[in-house]
Amino acid sequence: MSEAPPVYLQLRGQLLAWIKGKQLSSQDKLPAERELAVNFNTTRITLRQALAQLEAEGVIYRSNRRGWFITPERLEYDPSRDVGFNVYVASQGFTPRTETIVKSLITAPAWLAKKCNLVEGAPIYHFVRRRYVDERALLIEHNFINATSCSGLLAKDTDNSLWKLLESEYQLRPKKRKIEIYPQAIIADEAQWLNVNTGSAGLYLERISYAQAGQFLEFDQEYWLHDALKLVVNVEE
Amino acid sequence: MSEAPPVYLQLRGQLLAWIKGKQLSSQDKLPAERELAVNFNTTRITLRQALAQLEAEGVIYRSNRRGWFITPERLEYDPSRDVGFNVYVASQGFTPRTETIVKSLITAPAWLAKKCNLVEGAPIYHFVRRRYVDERALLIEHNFINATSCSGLLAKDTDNSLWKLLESEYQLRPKKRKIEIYPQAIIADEAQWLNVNTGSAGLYLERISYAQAGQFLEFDQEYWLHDALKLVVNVEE
DNA sequence: ATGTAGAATTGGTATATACCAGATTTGAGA
DNA sequence: TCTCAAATCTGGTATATACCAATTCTACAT
Repeated sequence: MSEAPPVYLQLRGQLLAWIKGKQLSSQDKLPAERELAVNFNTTRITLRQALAQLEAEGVIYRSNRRGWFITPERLEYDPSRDVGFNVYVASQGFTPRTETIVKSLITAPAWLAKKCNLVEGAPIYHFVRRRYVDERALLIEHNFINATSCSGLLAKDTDNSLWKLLESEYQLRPKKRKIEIYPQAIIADEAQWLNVNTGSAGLYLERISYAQAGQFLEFDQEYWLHDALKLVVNVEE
Repeated sequence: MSEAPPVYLQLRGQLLAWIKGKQLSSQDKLPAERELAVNFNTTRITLRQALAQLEAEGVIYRSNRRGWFITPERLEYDPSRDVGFNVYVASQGFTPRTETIVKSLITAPAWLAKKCNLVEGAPIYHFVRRRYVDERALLIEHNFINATSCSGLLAKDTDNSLWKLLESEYQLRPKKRKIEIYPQAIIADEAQWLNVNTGSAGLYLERISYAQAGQFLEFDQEYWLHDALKLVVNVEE
């Protein structure tokens, strides 16, 4: 004999069945919480526990104060390959979009200098970009680019691939890279920019790139929604 | 002028400061929720929101019905390299341990056959193992191994590296691998085995390995706690 | 057709209370 | 000293209620 699962988990199952039965698809909106609570004959609090469960599982997501929606398919992404965001999003049948939120010339702060083997105060281009897939904001990206190698970059159009820009305009290509990836809650500015609650689950990805001659090229930070991507890597010995 | 953040976020800050002030370190236990609520002059409900926030950020973790603890440093892990769990855990100064939970010979179910290019019903060794670092259970691992290549494997000691075993006893080495990684909530058996609540944030990692001659060697699934590891990959062109 | 102010809706936060079930501790008995 | 059962502690679940603030909708005026 098995224990009866708690109410909110039973409710989770009912909601899941209901979603499947209704054939709700990508980005569809669920009814209001109060309405759902009545329909499923439960409290709004218990309902929210069930919704949070499905959110954790990546079935639904919420957009701050706008409601609950069906999560689209994950985007596949190979962090070791040099293909621009727009290219691989399009190749999977989705529509990409990028907004540049911040664009400035800064001097390298201590933490960055240490991380990238720079002298503190070195000139750095700092970009913050928000990237969408099918009009859902999936990630915030910070780019810190060695400004000594590519002066005048600020004037260019940065809503497309920076890599392509660096290569065509400055003959710069990453040769060696160190990539770190781990789950991390999305907080502060990134949470606001992505329209999610502080503390939402996310995936953090950072990448330090060095150019042909070994000099520091770029430091890249990406804050992804937890349900947005699937990393795929092929390894051959 | 900036808005005052909600109470539970203020409380999050206080708790964080308190933790740092007390110099609590890895695996230390926090006081009981009711006690903390009194000390910080708040409700248990609000307190739990603040704790959940710190949990999402990876500062603290909970062990089912036992309480809240300080999260240890993340383990670094290169999924593309062929080093056994015990080796890289030890090399980072931690103490590894592995328990074998399930050990059986099965026939390949449809989903596995499809994923790995097998005929349905092919003989497969199935292992489920729980792996600890410093006595905290960090992941559940499923191994599905092509039994035609390594008969008699069940009788061996599987609490150490399977790779080493396959190489030394059967001359089998992975040549080509496909790895997928994405955040995924930990539910069902895996949640129980890891002593966490259903729906806890986690990282899912799977790996299909093919041997020298191109034949299917192993399918591996790993369910990690979200705060337990940091993937590090070096890429050189 | 467009813009805007106000109303209504809806998700987010906060407090109070109670009981359940697993984990830990305690203490009696062997 | 050891074992095991009972008591206690503690986190997990469930319900009720209220108000706030952002978003969305509506209706009116331009």
